[in-house]
Amino acid sequence: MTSEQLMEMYDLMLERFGPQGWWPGETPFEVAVGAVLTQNTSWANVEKAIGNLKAAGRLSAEGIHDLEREELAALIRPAGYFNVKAKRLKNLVDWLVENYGDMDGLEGLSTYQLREELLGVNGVGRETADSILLYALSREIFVVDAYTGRIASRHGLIDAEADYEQLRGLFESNLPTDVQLYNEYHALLVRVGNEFCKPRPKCERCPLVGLPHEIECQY
DNA sequence: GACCAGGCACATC
DNA sequence: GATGTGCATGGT
Repeated sequence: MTSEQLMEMYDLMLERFGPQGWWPGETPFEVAVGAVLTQNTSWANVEKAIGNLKAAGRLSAEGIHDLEREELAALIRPAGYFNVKAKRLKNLVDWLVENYGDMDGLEGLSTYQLREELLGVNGVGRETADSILLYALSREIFVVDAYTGRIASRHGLIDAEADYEQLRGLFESNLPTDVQLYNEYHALLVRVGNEFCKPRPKCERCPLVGLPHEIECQY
């Protein structure tokens, strides 16, 4: 049953909003950088930070590896939390450069091993690791975020207390294993969440008749 | 001014 | 294992 509900939800979102064209980034490395910078931060702010890195000619593994943490922090300032994110970004890039050279060097690793290694980097949690796996490396991992849990629980698909891995399991075990489906599904959840499924319930006037949000929302 | 945004680590119980 | 807190800019 859940499989049908998840696919119905997907079809409705796709019909209403169309393909979201994720991830907004030109290279796997840019996607990985964006994954760190967008932690608890709107994408508009991240774009400014990435623009700064590009303008400074630093949007590459070596480019960031060679930067001092303070210089990096100044460049990514618009993304917020710039001191912690400078550390986290350097942790990720240092791990990458010192062990694999560049994103290409990750090809040979299994998805499981890659996930474990990414989670071993201080500052890379589950969502960041999974975003890199799916959107930068095209691995079959469903990305979970705050919207995923909020939408899924408000629509009765899962308990409100479900943790990250339970949510990932809900989608991965009830959907066909398909990178492009995972890609579009998560992007659509973010789109719907951004516009309609806020932490505080303001759902009474949700204008989207026909979306899952309206079908099952329990607020 | 309040609230929110595509989290995460760390301290503490 | 669960809960609370700091981190910061920018849009609505």
